[in-house]
Amino acid sequence: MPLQTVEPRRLYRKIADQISVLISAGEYAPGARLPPERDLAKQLGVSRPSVREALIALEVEGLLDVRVGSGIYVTDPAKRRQRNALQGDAGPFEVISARALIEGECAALAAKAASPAQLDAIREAHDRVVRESRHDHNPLVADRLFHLRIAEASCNSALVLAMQTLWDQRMGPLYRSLERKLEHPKMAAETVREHEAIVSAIMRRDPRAARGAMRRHMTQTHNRYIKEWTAGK
Amino acid sequence: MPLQTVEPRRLYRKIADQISVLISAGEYAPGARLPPERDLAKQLGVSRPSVREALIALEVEGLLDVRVGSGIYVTDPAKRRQRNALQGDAGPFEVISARALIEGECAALAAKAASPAQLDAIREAHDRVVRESRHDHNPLVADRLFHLRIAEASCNSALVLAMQTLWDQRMGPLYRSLERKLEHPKMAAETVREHEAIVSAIMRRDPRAARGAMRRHMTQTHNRYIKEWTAGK
DNA sequence: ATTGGTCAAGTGGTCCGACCAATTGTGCGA
DNA sequence: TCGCACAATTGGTCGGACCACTTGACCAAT
Repeated sequence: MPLQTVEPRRLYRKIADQISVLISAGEYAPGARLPPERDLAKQLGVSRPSVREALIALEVEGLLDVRVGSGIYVTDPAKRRQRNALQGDAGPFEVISARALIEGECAALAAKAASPAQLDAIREAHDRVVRESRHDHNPLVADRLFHLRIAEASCNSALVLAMQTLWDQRMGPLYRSLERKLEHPKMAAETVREHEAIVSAIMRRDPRAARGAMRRHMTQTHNRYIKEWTAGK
Repeated sequence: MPLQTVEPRRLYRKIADQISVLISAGEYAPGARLPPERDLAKQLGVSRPSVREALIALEVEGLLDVRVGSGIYVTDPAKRRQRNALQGDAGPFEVISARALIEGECAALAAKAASPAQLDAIREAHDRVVRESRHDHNPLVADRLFHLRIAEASCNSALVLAMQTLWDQRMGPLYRSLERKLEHPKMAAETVREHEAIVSAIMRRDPRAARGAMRRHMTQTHNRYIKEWTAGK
């Protein structure tokens, strides 16, 4: 029964999605002003109330900023993140220190309890980091995946959640400027070496060594941050 | 210049907040149907389009569920949480285990670095738990505050964030049924005793004892859960 | 030339009334 | 008793109207 008619989503949702696509496609840059409601209605072939409903939905979602008498503007992504969920004021060094604790334990638990499939997933994620760092590719996504796989292998989804929460803090103010600097090939090579120590310890089922390797990795990351931090000042 | 006129919020926002209050006040229980849009408009003295805008805002926020031709229903809190951000499937026992790790470290750091003001805050939060558990008052809020104050005293806002994230998991499916049972006076007395051990260790600046006391508290909580879990089955 | 105020165009805010479409309950008929 | 059709209810969409606020241009006084 693949013929099921498309669920008739409500009009305001379709319009909202359409506008949302235009924004993410770069048609309207952050801070830019959208056409007036009346023009949008005409362009999209719908009534103004429907456009208004869509705009309100996007406003609630934090994508748009409506200013009376002036116009409708695309919310700056930086501002948007502040609205979205828990954004503690945790600085990079606090996050690193907390990650050392949590991810260290994740690594130890992974060494103790990871299933063969999870070990494969860790190995695969590690390989991807190696591959991408060789090609000068931004390894941030792969790096996150590597740490996530280890957390998952701990078999405690609460730890996974905590780790993800901390990782998302990277979007904070100071963080981004630091991250940019750490894409140098030399830094990447160090990271890979430390990752290998972690993988090795987990593979040979040595919880203490895994915890130690992860904590060492965090300490070294901390040092790299310090280095860039002082250099940047 | 305290004369700044109140920023005139838009009508749909006011209406949405008003409806939101009615819901959280229990006027409309989860799953209940709201009055028709037309009636709401008349009751609130506004037009139907404005009511619709408010309803769409609340729908986007996940508070309402609109069914064409049928009516507007209050979203079940269980469903709502699924939509809202990170809601891992972390069960109570996983959360407890993760909290033992994180809050244990928080307690140790608090013993090491808490300021006098923070120590006072911990003491005060503890007193409140004692007071409310004596009066058969639901001590959940006070209990959270107690643990939060200790986390704050760790001087690491990343740990505070992680702890809050885990604590919010309590709203999960299994959790609630367990929580209800644990309000018995006897349970409360045990909790207070364990809390006192934690406070005592932090006050005498003994990190190892503080970590141990916190972990023991978590272990005991774990045992209480187990007891209710097996009894309930 | 600069400053200040006025005013008009543009834009979102709100409202009304109407009609359409989906749902749901009811009552009639087989 | 069962099943179907009808009608009331309810949300969905529309067009138009008027109001309030913002903005920028224009003009007058300095």
